[in-house]
Amino acid sequence: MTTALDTETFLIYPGNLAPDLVCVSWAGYDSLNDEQGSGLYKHDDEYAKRFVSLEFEHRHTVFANAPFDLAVFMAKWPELIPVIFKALDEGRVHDVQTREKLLDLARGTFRFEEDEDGNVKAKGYSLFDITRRRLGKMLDKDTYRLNYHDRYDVPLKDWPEGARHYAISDAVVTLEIFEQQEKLKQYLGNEAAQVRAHTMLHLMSCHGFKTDPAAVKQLKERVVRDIDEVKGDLIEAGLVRKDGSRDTKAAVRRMMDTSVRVWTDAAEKILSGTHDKIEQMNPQELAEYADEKGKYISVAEEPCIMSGDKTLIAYSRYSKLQSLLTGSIKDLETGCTIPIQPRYEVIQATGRTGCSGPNLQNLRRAPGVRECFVPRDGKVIIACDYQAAELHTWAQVCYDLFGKSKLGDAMNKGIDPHTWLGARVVKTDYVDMDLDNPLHKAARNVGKAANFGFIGGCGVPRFVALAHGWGCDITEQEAALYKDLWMRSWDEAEDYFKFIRDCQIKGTKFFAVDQLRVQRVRGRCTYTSACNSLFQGLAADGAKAAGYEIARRQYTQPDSILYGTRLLAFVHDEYLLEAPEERAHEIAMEMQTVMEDEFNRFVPDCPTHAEPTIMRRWSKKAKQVRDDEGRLMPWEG
DNA sequence: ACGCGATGCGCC
DNA sequence: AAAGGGCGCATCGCGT
Repeated sequence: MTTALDTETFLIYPGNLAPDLVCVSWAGYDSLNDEQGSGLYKHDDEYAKRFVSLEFEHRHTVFANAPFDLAVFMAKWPELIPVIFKALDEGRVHDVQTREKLLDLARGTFRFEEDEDGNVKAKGYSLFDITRRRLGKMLDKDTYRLNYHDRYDVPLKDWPEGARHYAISDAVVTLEIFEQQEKLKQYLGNEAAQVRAHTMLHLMSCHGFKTDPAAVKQLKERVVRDIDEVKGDLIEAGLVRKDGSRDTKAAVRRMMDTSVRVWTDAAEKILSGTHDKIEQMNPQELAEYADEKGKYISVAEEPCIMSGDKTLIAYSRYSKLQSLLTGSIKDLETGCTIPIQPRYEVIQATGRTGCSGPNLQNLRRAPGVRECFVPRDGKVIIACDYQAAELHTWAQVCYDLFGKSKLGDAMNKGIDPHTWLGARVVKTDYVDMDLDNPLHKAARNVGKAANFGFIGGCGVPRFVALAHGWGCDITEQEAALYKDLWMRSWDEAEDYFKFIRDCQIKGTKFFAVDQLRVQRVRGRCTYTSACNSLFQGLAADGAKAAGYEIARRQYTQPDSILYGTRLLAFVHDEYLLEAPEERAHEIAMEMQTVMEDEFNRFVPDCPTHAEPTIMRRWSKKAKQVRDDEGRLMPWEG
């Protein structure tokens, strides 16, 4: 028997994602009064804390978006933090939204649904959405929800019936949804780990990440100056309008005057059948075709540069700078007054997390962007990332499924698999590889591209494009040779792709894969998605477990050096942690140990390393710095 | 005025 | 037989 809980609070606002509690409602069972049904405790009820505490102490609780309510409880009653983490540790905190995502993942209907006419539509996972889909009823969205703070001081007996009912009804439907989901609980084995990770991520959002006004100002001035440099000419040439927006059709027309013809990705797909025909068109036919299908001519950065046309080159530069200005810089500016509080999605299709508002997981690499992010006064940032996490998880999957992995064997011997493959490319012994030799360096890059591309089921033509993006210019013939070399080098690959092929759902073109070492299924996905999910998901599982253990020590273990420190960001294979400068070395050491130990529980036959770096502002360029005694020091740039 | 799909591009 | 994936976000252009 479980209890569904829901909180009503003051409104969240920038800077506070865990606002003051107004009341907590329950449905199912109240262990304080040994009562079935549903009810409400107000924040100033002398029994409210006791009730919440008892629930976490002994029972299974159900929430819609558990991390929000847990953070509200933690803010209201810090003394309950240990018991809340205890419930998380023991897998007794449930979340109907995460459950719904796991079930949809298994069914292959994640984030999409079909309406009566068979049209595919985007699907959400709010309590409102799930209630509509599962219970066929529309939750009242905002009659009362946004007004509970007005009743903070009003005794419960004076609340209108509607206000009481609404608060309770969320808990009631949450419980109802939970019970429905229980019928498919064989697909929910991963729930507890995801709820733990989600809580860690949300606590990170609550803390927030500061930006530095001086650095933001400097970046903005530089970008504005660069934009002004090219804008005038582009307006004159008609590629940019007076309001600053781009005229992409004009850009396409200009591209047609050059010799460059790069089709957009969409065109490649749509036209794959008629591609030969397009290649053979004479200029007249081509111009007519492109005029009709103007959007199919790519004016992305690379074609613009290839065209050699000064105006198009300026156009691509303008596009990039403009998106930096209206996108990233806007976010960076708000972070100067109130720390940036992004929202993390705990699970996406592959098992990875997502991040938005802003997305700290895809910040522009342009110099000066990451550098805007700074720790609070007296603190430093410790960034700790895994070395080749996904190669290790791919190898572990092969050890588990086939009892062998040459790639894993190589890494276990301390061999760098990129260099090793590069050595075979240039027919040199591994030990003779000299990365100061440009030829050897280029060969290692090819090896790296091969290792990252082919594990996911990449084909030859796609690999050429992929490798190009990673700085390797190769022909299709070369790519075919490298793929063959890669397949022969790590000969478990043949078993791996055969295994995936065997995961095909009979009578369909879709695949279904069971994640290893956790109970999670990804159903009805494409072949390449299936190739990727196994190792990408495993890496995400390992990193999430590590993050939770860091958070657990930060919030509940006074004996740990991590206690009281805070996480700042998570970028798939990297955590950023904010720590007092005096103890940064010791904290970094424990952070590294926790990250390695937790991740390596998921890759026991191919353990990896995590590398901590201390810095005064976030930077991709930061390097490990040690003093004479080998203690980590901040990188000073 | 706003919604939405397509496109491009950033990150891992 | 062959098949990198998956995110979020800005922008454009079209449709209601």
